[in-house]
Amino acid sequence: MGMHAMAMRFLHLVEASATPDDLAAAMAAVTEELGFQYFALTHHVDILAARGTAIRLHNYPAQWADYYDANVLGLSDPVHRASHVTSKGFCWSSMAMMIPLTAADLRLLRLGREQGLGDGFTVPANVPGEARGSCSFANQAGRPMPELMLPLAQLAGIFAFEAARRLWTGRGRLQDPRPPALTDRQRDCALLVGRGKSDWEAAQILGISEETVACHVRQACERHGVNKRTLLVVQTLFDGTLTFTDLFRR
Amino acid sequence: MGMHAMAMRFLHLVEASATPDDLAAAMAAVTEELGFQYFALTHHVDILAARGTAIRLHNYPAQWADYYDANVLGLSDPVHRASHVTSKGFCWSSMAMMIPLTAADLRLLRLGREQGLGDGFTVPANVPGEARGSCSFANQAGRPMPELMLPLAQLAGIFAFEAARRLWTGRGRLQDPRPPALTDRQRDCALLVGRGKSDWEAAQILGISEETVACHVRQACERHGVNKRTLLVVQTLFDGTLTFTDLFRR
DNA sequence: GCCGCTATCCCGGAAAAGGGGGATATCAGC
DNA sequence: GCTGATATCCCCCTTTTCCGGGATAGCGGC
Repeated sequence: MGMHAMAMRFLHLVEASATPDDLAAAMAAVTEELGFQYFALTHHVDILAARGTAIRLHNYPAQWADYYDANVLGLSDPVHRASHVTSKGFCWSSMAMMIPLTAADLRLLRLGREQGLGDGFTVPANVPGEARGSCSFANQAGRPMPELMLPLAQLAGIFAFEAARRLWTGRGRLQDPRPPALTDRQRDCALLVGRGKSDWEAAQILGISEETVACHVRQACERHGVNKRTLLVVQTLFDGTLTFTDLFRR
Repeated sequence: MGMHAMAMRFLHLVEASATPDDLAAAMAAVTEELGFQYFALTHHVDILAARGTAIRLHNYPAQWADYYDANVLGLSDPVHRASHVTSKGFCWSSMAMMIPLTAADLRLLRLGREQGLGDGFTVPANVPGEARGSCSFANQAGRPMPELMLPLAQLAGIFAFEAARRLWTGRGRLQDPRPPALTDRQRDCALLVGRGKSDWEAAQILGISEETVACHVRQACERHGVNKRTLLVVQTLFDGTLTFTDLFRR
């Protein structure tokens, strides 16, 4: 089968998943087709503390997963750290060229190998403002890295993570309860609020009166069903009305 | 040629680029092979203000690029905002389902069409702590979207952005190295601030006095060099100290 | 033992935000 | 011509934040 056909089939497989279990089954199949044994689709958080709110699917050996969770490795795992310095998938063997590996990192990697984990390929999945995440594929120690499949693994990782985001948060769903749109002026004001300006300062910048700014901010808050400017900023950042790039310009 | 061969050729093409001009030439070739006419590989910043420190390569019509830069659209462009809410490439036609489009957004899209830009496909490229970026491919209005090439376009976009990062990294990175760490209690307070609680409410929740909360909030603000609780929330969200998942979790 | 960091609590004044109440003008759509 | 949405401006009052001061106590490192 050609690569395009495989890519589309992976996409449809993971997009058809209606539950995390579905997705896990789909990923197990995809992983096998890619020439890997293990997959891990996860947010980089303390998975025990996050309790179901964070993405977490894998078919790693249970023993390894337990050790991993018990030591909150989701936060310090060098594979995850490396995935924070690139937007492209990478082989674990090249991690050392991406981030400095500490003694603890090397111990962890050695321990993983002892428990049967060999080389792997990790696709970063970073969405601004959300927990960082990734999709990894790995093999038992000794099995060769399926080099020819890496472009497909990159695609599969992205598709899988988006499918997981859809299942976990409902975001990315392509038919929606649409978030309340703000008027241009309300967005202007929300932007300045997000930059920490007072109503008076925003008024100077926009060349209007303080009361008008306060009015726009209040109405923007109403649309988002909140009563604090801080929450307005959080909501607008979350729904994409504002971005960090907007807030930090200049 | 098979899809895998094309993907690898794209990868080698962009990785072989030694200068931005090389990369632009490589991208022009890739774009054509993908069935598109235009590409834009860019950080989402005020490109005139960023002056060479930000990635910016494209072959859009000059007239459009000038208008775009003059109006600092790199920051408010709905295509860019949409690329901040996903990690997967998307067609511009599905943007309305991803983010709320304001009147200004619709005006901008109409203007683009008038200047010959039709539908496009944008690959987000987000690396935590760096400016958000993306790689877009677009066609003249009227030309069909090359659906079969979209998986390849996704890969090409990622490869290209990483190649650009490699080229630009030598000329100054866009990140500050060390986000100020908060103490546990400061983080607790920042979290409650991000949930819109007043100091008094946070005090009730944490079982301490209002003044103590105010003190933690103030010190957390100091560490981030800000003087408003709204900015504290923005900063902690940006640097990953807090995530939306934290804020919305109950 | 001292120092720095953390966490806790307290005060007071100035500034800002939050939540009411109004008003007028424009513009698009029916 | 009316209606609704938008944008603008004004007043008042309460609550909250912001920014100076303070103080005490535990804990870990040098």
